[in-house]
Amino acid sequence: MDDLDVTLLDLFTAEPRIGVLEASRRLGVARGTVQSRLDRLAADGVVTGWAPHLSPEALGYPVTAFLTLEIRQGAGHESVADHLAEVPEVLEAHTITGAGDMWARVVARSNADLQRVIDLVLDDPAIVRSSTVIALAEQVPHRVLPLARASLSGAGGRPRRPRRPPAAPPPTRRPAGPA
Amino acid sequence: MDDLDVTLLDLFTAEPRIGVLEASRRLGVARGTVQSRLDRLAADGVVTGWAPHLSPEALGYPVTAFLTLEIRQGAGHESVADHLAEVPEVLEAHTITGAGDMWARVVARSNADLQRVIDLVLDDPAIVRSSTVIALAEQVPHRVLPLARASLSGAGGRPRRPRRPPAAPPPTRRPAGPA
DNA sequence: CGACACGCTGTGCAACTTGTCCACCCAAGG
DNA sequence: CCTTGGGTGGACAAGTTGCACAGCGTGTCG
Repeated sequence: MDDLDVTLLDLFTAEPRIGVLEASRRLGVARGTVQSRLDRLAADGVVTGWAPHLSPEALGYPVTAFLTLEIRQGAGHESVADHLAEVPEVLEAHTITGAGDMWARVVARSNADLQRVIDLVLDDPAIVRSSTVIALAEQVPHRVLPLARASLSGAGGRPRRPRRPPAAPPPTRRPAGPA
Repeated sequence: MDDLDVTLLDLFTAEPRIGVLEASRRLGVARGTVQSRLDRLAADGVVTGWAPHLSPEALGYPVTAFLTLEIRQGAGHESVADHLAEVPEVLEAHTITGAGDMWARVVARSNADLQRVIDLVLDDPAIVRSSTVIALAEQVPHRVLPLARASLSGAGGRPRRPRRPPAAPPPTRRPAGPA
């Protein structure tokens, strides 16, 4: 990760469909450079995919709510997670700190429909209790890019390749040199 | 939204880089069809973008936490939201039901570093109190696709064009036979 | 019933982009 | 000094896109 990487991510986040060639033109670098950077970002796991972003709202699910689930002592999280995964309205779920708790993001067609979704979610004997909060407005839309920028300047900007090993033992490199 | 749309989204979610032509081949439809479907999905707002997905973990922020913030009565959410937006470690923030509350997803470089992030977030006089839970494991990774499928069968699958009135008259199929 | 509009199909073309390879140059490290 | 790694600029074939065309079947409407 260096400055060029972040600029690249910036550009592709703003205009994902431009393609490698166009990106290289805009950034004033060679096409091969953009290509190799992109490959490396993917290989490093920084870019996890290029899947389309879908809007639950546009799909008819404008209501978002956060559920906190209390899991019965002794019950595995796994089974609850499996149960949650089967409910399409559950967009995301985590285990969290606390007494066997889980957290889930769900969506619904309306406030009334939310009841149906909650009932679906709670239909698991391992769930002891739950609390629901409804999301009213998305004040900060989901984003990661600022973090990428911060990861540079912020914490010293680890070079993409750990190319500065303090004590590199001379590995008798290639006793039989090429040609 | 019909079955083809969902299949299309499915395909592009699994392999985003295949392109329109390859997708049309796999689905056994004409290229123009895929193209127009994709255009419409974007126009309808179902597909909100094709930006790369970034991994906070790979960027060096493996710790995720959820903050619940209590906002001082009378203080606008807006100013708090602006404040949160300036902290790169805040990936997302919503206003939620409850007494002037907000909810934020933050990441940090480590549990120790989380303290720094929390301090950053709480550096706003409008925030009265806060509670933090740390996300331990992502039991259900973020997804929307199952919802798209559910939006079809689940609630009657609103046809893209209201083209199916109950009384379909017998269409006198092909009065003038071919050849 | 007939006319019409719409969407999907299959085809063709020119222009562009991608994937890949090359030689060359430069800076850093041993 | 040599070696290594990364960036540049150029080239190539192959693939893809954007756009246009006509035909056809179905649902809508007069």
